[in-house]
Amino acid sequence: MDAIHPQTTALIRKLESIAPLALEEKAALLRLPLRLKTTAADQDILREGDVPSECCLVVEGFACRYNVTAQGKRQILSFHISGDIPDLQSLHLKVMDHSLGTLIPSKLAFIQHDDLHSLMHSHPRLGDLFWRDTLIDAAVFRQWMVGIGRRSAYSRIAHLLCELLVKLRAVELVEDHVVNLPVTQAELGDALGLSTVHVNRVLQDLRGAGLISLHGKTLRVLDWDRLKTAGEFDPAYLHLRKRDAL
Amino acid sequence: MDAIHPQTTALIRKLESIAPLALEEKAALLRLPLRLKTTAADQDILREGDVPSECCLVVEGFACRYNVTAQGKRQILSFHISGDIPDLQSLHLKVMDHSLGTLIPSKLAFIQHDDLHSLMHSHPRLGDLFWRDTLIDAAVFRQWMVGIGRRSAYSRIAHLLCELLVKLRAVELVEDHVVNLPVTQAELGDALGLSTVHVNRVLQDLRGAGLISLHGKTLRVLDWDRLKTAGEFDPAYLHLRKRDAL
DNA sequence: CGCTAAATTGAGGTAGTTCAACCAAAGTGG
DNA sequence: CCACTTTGGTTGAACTACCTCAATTTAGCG
Repeated sequence: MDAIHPQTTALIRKLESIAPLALEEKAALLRLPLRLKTTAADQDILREGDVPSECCLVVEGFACRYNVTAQGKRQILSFHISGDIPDLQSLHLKVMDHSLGTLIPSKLAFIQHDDLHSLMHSHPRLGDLFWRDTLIDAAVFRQWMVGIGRRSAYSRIAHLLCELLVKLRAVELVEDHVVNLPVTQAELGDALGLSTVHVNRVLQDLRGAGLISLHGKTLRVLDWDRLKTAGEFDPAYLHLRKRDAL
Repeated sequence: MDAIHPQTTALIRKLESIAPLALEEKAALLRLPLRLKTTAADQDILREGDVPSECCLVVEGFACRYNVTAQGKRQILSFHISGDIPDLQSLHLKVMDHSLGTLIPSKLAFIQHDDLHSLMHSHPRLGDLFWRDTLIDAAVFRQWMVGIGRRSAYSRIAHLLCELLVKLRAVELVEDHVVNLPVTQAELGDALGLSTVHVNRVLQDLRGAGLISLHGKTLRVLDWDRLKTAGEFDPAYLHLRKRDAL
């Protein structure tokens, strides 16, 4: 296989967590021209109102999409890890209706819209797969809405931790039930519609109940079953290829 | 034009609110085989876990997608009006991760997945347009997340009313600033993550402030500018073709 | 007219917020 | 390698936006 851009393997790994890829499709992905970039933490990649002409692949690191209210309150809309293309929607929605930024130092790879369009033209199944990816994105939004709108803080946090664990596991960044969780409590709060203070207290509850342990950035899930129950977590909405037997 | 299924005009009108359609594309849409159905209010069309083989076009009426928590709390995820295909995502996500139901008596038209796939195959631009539609869907989810997570009840309700007005206007179901709003306060609450009682009180506030009047199902926007301000409403996220000069 | 669903009101409670302080860990520059 | 600074985590206390429950009124409809 003529791998010109090995960074694309992150993308391939992620897409394969969603659907199988043919050899020729992988080869075509690897031939995608990339513009590489290394960024610090807390850097904006795109801002609301921007009109991008390329998409951003997260090769390594942690990114999030977010919106800021007129009163300066931030809502994080999604987290993104290795293999994700958080702004894939910009292929068909010209103007960004939200911002995209890094949470930790990250490696990014930018792909021209034109190159993606011609890739999908020559490989329609990849086009469907990208569409499917944006649909899964939307499914996660829906699940977050349920959490923010109708679940207690305790349940919400448990749910998010479950989701992160499963997503990281799907791209093999997890060994056993231990994750590197590079997200501050303030960021968790912004994602869940909670204050930092309350996130802190609920995390203590989760620890007190023996569901997790949290030292520095290391999250260890001590009781996966009870954490799933607490968060009412059912991974079906992630539409992964192999239902993870966690 | 060989209009076999005039119900499709609702779909065409809606798609044209998003992007222009070629004559041949409209003709192809009109040739789509439809299975028509008339339903009462509060009927489930699809339930979580279902594996549909057709999509549901709302010809007339009002539908919503929703999820129910283990504790029996409902979160409404989206409202759908004439021309919408609320379960378009089922083309690529086999298992429903939420339910779909009517809010009032409605006319529905079901389209086989196969027919949609071959339509998109022969008219790739329509495929892109459907994709775009699901992306706008996701943009609305994002906006709702911001509201539920970070805005006050007052602001949230104002925002939702703005959104409904603009969406109805885009498919020409609104004259001036008066809408038929066939949604109960309980349903508004389920959409916004609020209790019925609180929705009621905030609606009174909005009336007291002279922003709206609400008699029965008739919503009249008395002060569009102040309602927009109250809801921090910017229609950009709806990605409509013509930015409505409301 | 009677029935039912929806809207409205009151009162009391609580899950979450805000503010402000303090502590701990992790860099960073000298 | 240590003092210094910064960032993130933790705690307490006061507050409030919103919830729950339960009753009452109003509106729609056969």
